[in-house]
Amino acid sequence: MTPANKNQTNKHRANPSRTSTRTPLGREIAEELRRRIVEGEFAPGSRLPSESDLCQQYGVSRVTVRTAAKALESQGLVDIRHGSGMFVMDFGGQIRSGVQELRSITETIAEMGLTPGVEYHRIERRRASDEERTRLHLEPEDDVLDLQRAITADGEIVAYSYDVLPATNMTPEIESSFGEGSMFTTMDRIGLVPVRALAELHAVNSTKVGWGDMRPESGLYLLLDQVHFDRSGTPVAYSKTYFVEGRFQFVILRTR
Amino acid sequence: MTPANKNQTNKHRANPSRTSTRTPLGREIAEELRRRIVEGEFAPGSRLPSESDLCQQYGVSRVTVRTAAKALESQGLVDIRHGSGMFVMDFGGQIRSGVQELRSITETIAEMGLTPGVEYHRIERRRASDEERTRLHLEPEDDVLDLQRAITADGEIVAYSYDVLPATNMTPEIESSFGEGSMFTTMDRIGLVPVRALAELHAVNSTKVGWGDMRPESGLYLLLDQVHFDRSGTPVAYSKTYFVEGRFQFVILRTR
DNA sequence: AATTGAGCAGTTGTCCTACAACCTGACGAC
DNA sequence: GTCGTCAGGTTGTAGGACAACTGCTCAATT
Repeated sequence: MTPANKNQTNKHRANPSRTSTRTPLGREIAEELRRRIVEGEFAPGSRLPSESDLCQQYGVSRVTVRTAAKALESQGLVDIRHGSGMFVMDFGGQIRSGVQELRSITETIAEMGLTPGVEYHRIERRRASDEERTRLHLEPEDDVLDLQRAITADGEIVAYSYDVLPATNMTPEIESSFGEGSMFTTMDRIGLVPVRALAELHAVNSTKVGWGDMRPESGLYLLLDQVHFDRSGTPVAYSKTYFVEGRFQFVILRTR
Repeated sequence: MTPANKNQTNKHRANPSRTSTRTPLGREIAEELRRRIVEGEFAPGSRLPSESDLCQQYGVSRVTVRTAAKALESQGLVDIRHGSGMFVMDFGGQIRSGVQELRSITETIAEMGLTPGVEYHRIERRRASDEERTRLHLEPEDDVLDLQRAITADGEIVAYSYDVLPATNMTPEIESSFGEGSMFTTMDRIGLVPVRALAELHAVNSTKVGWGDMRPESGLYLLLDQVHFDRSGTPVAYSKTYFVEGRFQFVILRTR
């Protein structure tokens, strides 16, 4: 975004094509700033430009810059100090995102500097089970799409994921398109956009998880059992993801 | 806080006693609003008063109310919808806080409606190990305080916690006061105030964790391995907390 | 020389007012 | 009943002002 955008109303913004709600400016700036930080433009511990500087850089008001700054602060990415400035968090390491943020696993792997990959084991339409009906708010006759994927980092399997999506309004064409690319990308296309997830964590010791010959000996997994919700609060996915213990750095940034 | 506070400068606020930095108004309002929500004044899914209403209730500007609202939103407690209002999140269940928020475990247990308790197993001053020196940024000759606690909910042990605090400036009197009350309360008193924690999660299967006869058969634990930092980024505690699998609802709220 | 304190410039926190963008419900035209 | 229009309320953004805080300089003091 260039300073030329200054004083433009939203009516004249770059991308007016979206039918649903447009992205708020504050969020846009936050994502842009996050990108700059993650890419290393500002060293850990160093000070970012002042709020008024950022206003000029992006051609927005201080209200908007502050909205973005506060968002980054609650993500634990920066520390805002009254009277002295905004500083890039410095945790010694280079952890940039934890599981408290709703990002796809492949995205997280990529930010860690590894090459993510997905191997589909099953894509199948079937009736919903009782538990799935409850969790996804479905009727007895509703169908679901049953996905089983192995998620890899640098070729090594780091997690087995069992995902269930409501398939009531899903065409066979769409179903098959899940085999290609990120699951979230395909979900995006058909209007299933998760913005929140309520997850439960468990330690699991089982030999029944996963498939193939890369299955770990130990059978020890960290289970992320979660339901994804869209903006209106409708559940759009129910996933059980088993992370192979020791192969995935499962980080949480806890803030006050 | 009454509407009478309106237009007062901070110089005249209710509690001017604090020597260090005072709590920002936005945070105060956020905590107050959170309290009202958790206590059930607003039902899940229902709308909160509008921003201008809240301005009048608390006698602050809309900027401040918005700061608070945004904070609650990033905590996943409310959903702010452009043009229609702020709504209490409704996840079907009554989950109010996840581990992405830095709260003491006992506090979390209390918010779940259970009675928390702590049984100390060991309080000991000793030399820091290599790992502890690294994690806590200590010198070779520095001492640490070694705490071992069992955390209970309604009398049942839900976690074993191994905590290590830098003890360089700790008097014997302070050391002994750890046996009483919450660990964080005592830390507060001596100026060790954690505001952030970087945690790693692991699944653990071991018979060497814990003590006493309430130790679980399975030996299956969820390990929260974390370092706490204060406002200035100094590490103030290093904890390994082993949650007995199945006895503690380990929830994460993931947001975008 | 070391310490203290006042002052100053820069930065974030809060306030005020105004308007844009958006959502909901009411109401009438069809 | 369906659709478009409109009005009113709500959140998002703008701009300007001042309060509160931090870090620094530098003179006064010890």
